[in-house]
Amino acid sequence: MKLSWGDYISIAIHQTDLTLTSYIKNKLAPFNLAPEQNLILMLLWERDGLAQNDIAEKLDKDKTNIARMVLNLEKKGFIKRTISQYDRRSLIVKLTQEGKALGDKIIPLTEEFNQLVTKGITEKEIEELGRILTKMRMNVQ
Amino acid sequence: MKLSWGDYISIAIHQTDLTLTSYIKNKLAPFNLAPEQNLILMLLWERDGLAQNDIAEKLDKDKTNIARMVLNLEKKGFIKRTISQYDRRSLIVKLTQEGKALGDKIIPLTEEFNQLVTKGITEKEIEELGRILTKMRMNVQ
DNA sequence: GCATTAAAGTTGCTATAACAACCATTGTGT
DNA sequence: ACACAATGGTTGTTATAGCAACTTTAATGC
Repeated sequence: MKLSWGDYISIAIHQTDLTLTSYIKNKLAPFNLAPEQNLILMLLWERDGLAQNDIAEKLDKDKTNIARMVLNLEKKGFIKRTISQYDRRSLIVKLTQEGKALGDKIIPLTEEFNQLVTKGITEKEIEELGRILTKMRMNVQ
Repeated sequence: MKLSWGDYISIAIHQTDLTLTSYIKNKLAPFNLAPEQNLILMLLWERDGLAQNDIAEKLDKDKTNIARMVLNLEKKGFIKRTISQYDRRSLIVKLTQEGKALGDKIIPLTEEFNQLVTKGITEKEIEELGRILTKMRMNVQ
C-alpha cells in the first residue's frame, strides 16, 4: 500500500514541533532569547555550573551547537564560562546575575506555554504521548 | 508547581523530531537528498507541476525556505523551474527524468522508515497521536 | 615515561527555518 | 486608465543542527 504525504506520523511530529517552536520563539524574542538558548538556561536554572559537554549530553545535541549557543549566551551576558580547575579542557558554564534574574521572568512564561499547548488534553493522554514518543526514539536508535 | 526540564511535552516532541530527522537524513544522504528536499519531492511525486507558492502552503513553511530548497533541487538536477504562462510572477516546479526515477528508490525507503518508527505501536495509538498533535497545533494558532 | 588514545572545544561547511526588505507582476477601486 | 494594494520570488540576516577535521589536554598501555 502506497502511503500518501499526510500518512507519515513523523511528518506530523515534525510539523507540530515547528509550530510549537515558532510560537515560543516569538514569546521569547522580547527577552533576547532564542528557543534552544532557553533550553540551556533551563538546565542551568535547575543546576548551575554544568560543563559544555554535560549540556550537550543532556540536550542530546552535537557539542558544536552547544559551543556556539553558549557563546551567544555569553555575548548576551546571561552566562560566563570558566576553565574547570579539574580538567583544563573543560569549560564550566555559570549563570550571571542577569541570567539568574531572567529565570524569574522566563519560567512562568514557559509554564503558561505548556498550559496552552496541553489545553483540552488530559494528563493521561500526555503521558501516553510521552510514552509513544520515547518508543519511537528507541525504535530508530 | 514548578515543572522540571523533562516535564514539558513540547520538549519531548522536539527531541523526538530531531532524532527521527537525523535518522532519515542519514538514510537519504547516499542519494544526495536532504530531509526537507525529500518532502518537496514527495509532494511532486504525488502531483507534479506545483508552483513554489503551493509547496510553501502545503508544507506550511516560509516561501524563502522553499525558494532556496527548490534552487538546490534544481542544482542537483531533480527538478526544473519554469515561469507560469498564466502568471509571470509564479514559478512552476517540475520533476526531471532523474527526479522521477529517484522516487522509485526513495518511496520504499520512506515506507520502511515509517514501519521502523511505528514498530510496536498500534494503528489506534498512531491515530490518537495524530489527533493530539493536531490539537496542540490548533491550541497555539 | 613515552607513545597512543581518548576526550573537550573550536572552526568550517551544508542544510533547514523564519523575518524584513525588496522587485516584478497582477488585481482592484474609482 | 491610473494609483494602490496584493501576490510570488529573491536577497540578507540570525539561529539552529550535525558532520569532519583540528588543537589542547588527559588517560592508558606497555
